[in-house]
Amino acid sequence: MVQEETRKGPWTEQEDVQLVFYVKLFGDRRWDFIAKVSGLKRTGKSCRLRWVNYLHPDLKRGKMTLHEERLVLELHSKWGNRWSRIAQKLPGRTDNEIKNYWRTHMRKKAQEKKKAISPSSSSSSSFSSSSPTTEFTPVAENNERSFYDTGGRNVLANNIGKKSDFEVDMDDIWKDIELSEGNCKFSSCQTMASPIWDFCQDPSLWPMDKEEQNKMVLPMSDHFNYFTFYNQEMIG
DNA sequence: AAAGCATACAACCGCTTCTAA
DNA sequence: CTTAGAAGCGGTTGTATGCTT
Repeated sequence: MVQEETRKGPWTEQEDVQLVFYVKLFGDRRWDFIAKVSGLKRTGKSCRLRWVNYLHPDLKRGKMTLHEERLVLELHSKWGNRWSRIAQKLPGRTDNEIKNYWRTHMRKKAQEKKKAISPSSSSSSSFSSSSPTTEFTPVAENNERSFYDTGGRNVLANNIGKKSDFEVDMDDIWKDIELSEGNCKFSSCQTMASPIWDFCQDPSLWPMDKEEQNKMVLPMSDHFNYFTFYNQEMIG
């Protein structure tokens, strides 16, 4: 398909609002369609990512709680870099967020531990982003769906009953966390909903005024009747 | 106060998997 | 059954912000 010119880079607030609007109309599945129909010069892929990682109403924001940290550690030790799977166990957190978090916090932490334990083994790097072959099998236990799981392919985990090296360090890490637990004020780790969503949730904002409509890139007038109809059909 | 470095997070890319025609 | 397009995942990169020297 020839798309005139797709925008890249950071999303503007206006784009966010626009995307939320169309996702509300059409649901969070048909991303290419949404991308086209919304008038956003973004790919469906980009729209999905933005929604999943930033705009989804169930998203938590703010720091990971101790509990979440633990969970990430534990699940990563089980499943390796199956971020989406791990994210399913942390409501309100995205795979991207967990992935980032892991890279910055946990991996560093674990590497330090590793170093402390075996300073001689310079570059065994057994820990670094465990490859699929060293991962654990996810027990096929849950039918849960994470909020960001828009119903895509089922993740079939490869069932290899092997322990990752990382697990060896788990006890140490737990201890570490235990120690630091006293320092973490849970109240300060509170989360908040996506700000854009707050904005968009407010029904008073949906009937946009003229100025707002003009700001929108989308050809509102052309599609609006259809959308209104569609909206009623779909959302009820 | 400024430069350099580290960290956190958003977004993109390429590949895999799923699904519908 | 085959295949093309859509959707999802994991890895990687870019950028903004905070911290240290």
